[in-house]
Amino acid sequence: MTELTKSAYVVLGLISKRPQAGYDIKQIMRKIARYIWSESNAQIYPILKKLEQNKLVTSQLDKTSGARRRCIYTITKKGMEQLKDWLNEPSDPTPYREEVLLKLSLGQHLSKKQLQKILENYKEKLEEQLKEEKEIIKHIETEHEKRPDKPYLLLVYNQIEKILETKIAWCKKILNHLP
Amino acid sequence: MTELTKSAYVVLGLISKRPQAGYDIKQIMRKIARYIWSESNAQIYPILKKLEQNKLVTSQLDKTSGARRRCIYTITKKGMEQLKDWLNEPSDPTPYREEVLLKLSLGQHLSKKQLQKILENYKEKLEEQLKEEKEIIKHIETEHEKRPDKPYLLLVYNQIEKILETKIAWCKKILNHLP
DNA sequence: GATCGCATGTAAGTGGTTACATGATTTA
DNA sequence: TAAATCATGTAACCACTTACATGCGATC
Repeated sequence: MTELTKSAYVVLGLISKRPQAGYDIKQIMRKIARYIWSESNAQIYPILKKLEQNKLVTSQLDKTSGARRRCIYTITKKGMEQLKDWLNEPSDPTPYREEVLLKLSLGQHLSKKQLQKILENYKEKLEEQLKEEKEIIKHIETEHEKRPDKPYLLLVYNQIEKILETKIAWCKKILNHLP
Repeated sequence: MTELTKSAYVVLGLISKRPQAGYDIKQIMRKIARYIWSESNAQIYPILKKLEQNKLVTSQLDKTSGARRRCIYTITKKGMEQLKDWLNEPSDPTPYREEVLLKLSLGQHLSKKQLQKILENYKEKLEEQLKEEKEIIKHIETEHEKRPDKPYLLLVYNQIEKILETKIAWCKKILNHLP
């Protein structure tokens, strides 16, 4: 069995939901999965070729009337099996490399005003993310009717929402009593 | 001004707290900062050389009686200024690439039992991390008396603790009603 | 006929890891 | 004296990004 990178499994996973072109995958990452996962074209297209070489997906050129050149990938039985094997492997929690915490740990070099500014900025960005996140949840709830991944996506975005709320609450609390 | 990577700023930040050898930096990352930040030797030693070339740190060989060869780095005035400039730059929240969420988003391919197993395993690892985290907090509270970074480290680890607790609570909740 | 969005792709570079090499000092 | 730990370092490789190239169809 060929070793695949996490990024390749993510691409394979998206194709497993429905046949897709590279461009569709890029769009999903840009629009919906932005804060969870993202890959550049320079990753996606070579990954698709590799998946096909390993017979985990097949490709057909889209021939629907007057369409642009589009290469649609479909998962194979072998691909589905390898995907499931990966899903069943235990996964470690991702290391948490939050830049603002690195800076805060050097807070002794900054004035209280400077720290406040850094944290206010961080908080605003989190609030912005939370807003977008809620839009995505609303989108899933209304547009994914009958799609089999709907309940799972809602669980995923629920964790993300809770974490954003936790971070925002932390910001508010410490902004009120900085050392 | 030379462009530095985030990793280089982290090394510079550690040296700013007190003069250190490469080995000390590695130890800190291994013992205390494991879940926040980590760098390999193949990164740390070249970074130290680069910082010295750019006159952001100076180095002296440790000559204390019978000691091993140890190269101690001390931050310069220029280094301190550049570090502070970096601290004051706004930082974006880190993209959140949690592998378990990728897998859960493909939950339609798994049985309820399989999903349970994945989530139980994830929860156990989080609980283990939380335990270690609390040890570190206790360590900071007792061993960092009078150190100027103490209050800031406590704020940092407080966020990490809250986030771990949020994730664990999320696990418990969804384990009770998986689709 | 210009320009926007769809669609696929690659060259060059960066940031990072794994795994190993080296050698000294301390401890069992 | 063997093993563990301290301490520094590098070669080879991998994953990923930035920035660009290309060309077609739809829209203005």
